[in-house]
Amino acid sequence: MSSRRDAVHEILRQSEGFRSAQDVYAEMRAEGAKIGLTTVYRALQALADNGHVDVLRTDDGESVYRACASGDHHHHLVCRRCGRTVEVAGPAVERWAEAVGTEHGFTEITHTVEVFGTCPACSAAAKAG
Amino acid sequence: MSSRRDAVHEILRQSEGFRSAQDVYAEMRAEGAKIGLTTVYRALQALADNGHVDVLRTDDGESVYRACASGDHHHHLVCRRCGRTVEVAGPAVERWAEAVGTEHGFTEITHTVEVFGTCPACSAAAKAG
DNA sequence: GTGCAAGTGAAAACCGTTGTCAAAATCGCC
DNA sequence: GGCGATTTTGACAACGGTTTTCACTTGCAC
Ligand SMILES: [Mn+2]
Ligand SMILES: [Mn+2]
Ligand SMILES: [Zn+2]
Ligand SMILES: [Zn+2]
Repeated sequence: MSSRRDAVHEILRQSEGFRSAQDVYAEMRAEGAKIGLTTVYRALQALADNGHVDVLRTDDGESVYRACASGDHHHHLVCRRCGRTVEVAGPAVERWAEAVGTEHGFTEITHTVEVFGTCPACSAAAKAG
Repeated sequence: MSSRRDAVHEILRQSEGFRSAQDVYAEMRAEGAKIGLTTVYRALQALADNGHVDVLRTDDGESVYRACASGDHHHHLVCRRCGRTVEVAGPAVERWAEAVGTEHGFTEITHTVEVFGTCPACSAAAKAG
């Protein structure tokens, strides 16, 4: 793995939630790193392909990336206010997806699952404000 | 609701799976309808906003729309080859999403779930071809 | 008919992303 | 170290789905 790919990965590791490619690029440039936007895109894609980070699409079509604590298959519980993300495992939903697929004769079944809500901190802030 | 918006809705009702805006536009033009691409986009957005159709994003960033047979909350099992879609209910996954959210103190919990696979027809075609 | 709000659509702009390609860095081997 | 082959890089251009613009049309109340 090249040093720039590592640098991109590191940015993601130090981040709280999901980050966009342009976002990561801006931070790296601000820190003085000499890197191009194209390379950031390539690095993020490679990391996603290898399963080192996962990616999801925002409603406005932007891809956002996050370095996952666990390398295993998991899903995300995301605060719709502040973006805080909790990684969650879901044996029940895994089984359900597989079952519903095979039930209809589908093969090579995959799934996407995201859970959204308002996190405790944002609930408290809303109540206080 | 304007007649063009109705026409767009009707196309979706007569369709099997998800359709893209451009796809719907092409069909309507082929049928001789006098409508612009902009209007198709606007109609689909309005229908989605009002909950009359639901929308999801393909991996390549295209928004696709579908008029749902049931107005109730449900999910989709989509063939990644031909786009054929089956509506599925998932009590198990509903409960799981709610549980995993409250477990972490989140409120107003929603979720998105999509299951992908290769449908029987496409499996057969692949084996034959 | 007159006035006004809502709807329409061709074309341009938008914007995240991907392709291009020549320069630069790195590697493998001697 | 030398040095050609391979990989990586990044400025820039292109891409493509979507949105905005804006002049025009349509529907509707009076
Ligand atoms: Mn994760
Ligand atoms: Mn549906
Ligand atoms: Zn929050
Ligand atoms: Zn199929």
